[in-house]
Amino acid sequence: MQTQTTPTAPQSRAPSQPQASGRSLEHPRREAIRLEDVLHALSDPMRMRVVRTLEEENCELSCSVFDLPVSKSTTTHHFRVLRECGVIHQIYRGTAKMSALRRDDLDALFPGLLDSVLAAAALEEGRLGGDRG
Amino acid sequence: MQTQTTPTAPQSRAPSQPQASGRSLEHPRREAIRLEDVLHALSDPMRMRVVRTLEEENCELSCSVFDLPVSKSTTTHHFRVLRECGVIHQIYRGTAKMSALRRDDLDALFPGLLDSVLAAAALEEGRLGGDRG
DNA sequence: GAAGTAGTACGGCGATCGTCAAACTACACT
DNA sequence: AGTGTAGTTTGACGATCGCCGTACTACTTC
Repeated sequence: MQTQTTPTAPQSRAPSQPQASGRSLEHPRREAIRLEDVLHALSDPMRMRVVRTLEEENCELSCSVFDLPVSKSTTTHHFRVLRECGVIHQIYRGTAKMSALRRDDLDALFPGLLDSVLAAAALEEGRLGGDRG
Repeated sequence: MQTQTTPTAPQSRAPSQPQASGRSLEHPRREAIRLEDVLHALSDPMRMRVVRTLEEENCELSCSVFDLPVSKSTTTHHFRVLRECGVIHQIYRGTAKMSALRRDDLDALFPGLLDSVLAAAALEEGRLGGDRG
């Protein structure tokens, strides 16, 4: 139940889109992504929720739009896990840190995996009542 | 923690093929299987190994044929995790405990998930085994 | 520069995880 | 009966996990 304010208005901030700057974020190379780490990352409800939202929106999202029912530091932790295991890509844009699914890498490495996991999550949500939070 | 102290021998044992008898094992019903638990179970290398072997052999296997590089009690633990999260079905046959993948249940609940996970594991093994300079 | 916003780092806490060894139970076969 | 095989249970251990609050840094805007 994230407050869908749709902060991504491409045309409004098109001329001066903040670029990656300052801090650098470590990402595993595609070849370094390990299946067991991905599965572990996805086995947490919070992180699954993040990944599903990322998939649905299909664009870069800042951490703050997720509004997870945990503290800021815990949110940071979950995003870090997702990034370090190769599930998401993160980049600083001004004061925001944008996250995006590493679909290409994941699909190349593990064909069909992400799709079936996301489909399974959606199916299960439907089965179990479809409402959480 | 049930204190099962009833070694009931209901009827005569079949002399040739040992059947399920004595101890009973708890399995989650199909509807009770949770995606996050399955992903968590699969995120452990030992358990993934078990599941992959079960898939390859495609038949009931006793725990002892796996020969995992861990102790007996740890092996028991891993099989228990796999059973309790609904990934495998186990049954006692004489002195052996046979395990089998719950393919039907998993495929019904999470279509394509197991296939893509197993394919991903195989792919990754190929990657890491062949390009490990 | 100061204030505000977005996210990080640093501990700390309790729970869970993977692991083990030792003692035990259940079954099969002499 | 006794011995052997197969797996369980218990209790422990260190590591990791998910979570928190506090203090901090980086960037934007005033």
